Amino acid sequence: MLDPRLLRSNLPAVAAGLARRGLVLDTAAIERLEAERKAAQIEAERLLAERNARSKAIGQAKARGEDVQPLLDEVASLGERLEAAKARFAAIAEQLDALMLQLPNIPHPSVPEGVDETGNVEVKRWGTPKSFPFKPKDHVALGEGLGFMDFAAAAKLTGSRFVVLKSELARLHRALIQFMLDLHTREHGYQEVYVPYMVNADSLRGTGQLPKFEDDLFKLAGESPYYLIPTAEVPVTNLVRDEILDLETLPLKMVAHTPCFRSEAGSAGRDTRGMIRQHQFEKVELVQIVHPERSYAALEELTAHAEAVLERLGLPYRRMLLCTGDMGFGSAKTYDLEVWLPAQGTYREVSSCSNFEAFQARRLQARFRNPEGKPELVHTLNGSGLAVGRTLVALLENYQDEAGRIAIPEALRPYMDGQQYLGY
RNA sequence: GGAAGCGUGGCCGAGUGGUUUAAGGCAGCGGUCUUGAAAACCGCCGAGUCGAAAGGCUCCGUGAGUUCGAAUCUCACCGCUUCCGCCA
Repeated sequence: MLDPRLLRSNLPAVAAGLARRGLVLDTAAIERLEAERKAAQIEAERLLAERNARSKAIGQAKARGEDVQPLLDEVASLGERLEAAKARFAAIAEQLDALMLQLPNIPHPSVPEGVDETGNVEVKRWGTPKSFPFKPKDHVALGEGLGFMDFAAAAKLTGSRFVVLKSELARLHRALIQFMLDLHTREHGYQEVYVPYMVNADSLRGTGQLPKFEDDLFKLAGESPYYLIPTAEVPVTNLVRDEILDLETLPLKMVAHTPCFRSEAGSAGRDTRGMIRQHQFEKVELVQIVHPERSYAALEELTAHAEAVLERLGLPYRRMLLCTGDMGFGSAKTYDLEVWLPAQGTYREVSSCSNFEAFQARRLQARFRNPEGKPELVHTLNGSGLAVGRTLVALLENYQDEAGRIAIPEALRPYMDGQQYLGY
């Protein structure tokens, strides 16, 4: 959520910022609504104050043993007027709130303008895509060829966009998770957390998935109106919801491995083959809660932490600075990491690292106490470190040989009993 | 799932319809005293929000209700504790 005070005090600046996302703000309508809000609120609070004063007078008169009936008569019509004024204010406030919740974050000045992913800017490239003396197979051919990847079985169990992994491949998948967690906890200073995989609507509102993106979520049908998490960002970031943190506890750096569940509404027909786009996938997620002045430095750090995973695994990648038109709803600045997939001859996203500034913190009421003792909103960041399924895809495709055998990178061998290859 | 009890500021805790502007304590901050510290004493000490300001308003788990007036009464829900049942 944007700062409502900024919206009131400098609407043109907000409109200009959002215009960079291609969003046209109806400033006249907002100004009109704001004026109505102000009038209605002042009126409602004036009547409340009057009621409070009179009720108090009644109490005092009664204590003195006086006849309070004249006072009660005086106050008779107040209740109705008060109810009406409160209702008027509530209706306007609701409209304004709904409108505010629909507004995305304002992009940081360093974010390039653009309408879609073609406007993204490559800011870094690491590693050299291997040239294969044969035509590299895709991960589906490789995985199924080894007998370790079974989409038909998953379709039988559940439906499309799920996978069953077996044997050494299932183990490699698990090894990746352990490796990532160990790297981030031991070398990058993150605290590992284990969190619920189902969350309530308040949590999803806090991080910005609700109210706008309900279609992307799996909602449970039972008595509890819970949702399956689309990313660990939701439970982990919500740990600080409604908290006032001590300054010394910042930055808070947390890492969690969780499954992620996405309905992929609106993605019908995209990436239907293989493990690229699934309803369920594993992810190791990095979350940082930081002092506002530190958030852009933290974004660079966090992105580098995610990159370290790819570098240890020897997977070529590039870092993209997302343009205004391709950024997520709540983000002020986002880097995507894209890993090289030889079978597709292209780079594909395995991580997205974002600085939300105070956008989530405001919804979350996540604050810290500044040296003056006053609560101030924190900045929140998160990034995948990394998406496990897609990283597994990259490993298979980048480390294959002509026989369909997969070399296991050095960094993962300790987690595989020293095994050097998948398949023989 | 059944039964009982309980949700009050950072923490503990008083408060059963009206000067409650939520007592008191702990912790914290400032001061007096002290070579310094401790103790003692004095003062400060929740959050949100509206307003140009003066000054209001809201918040005692959440939401509805009763009342001129609700932390206090009613209803529903949520959470916690204990016991029973079930269970990895």
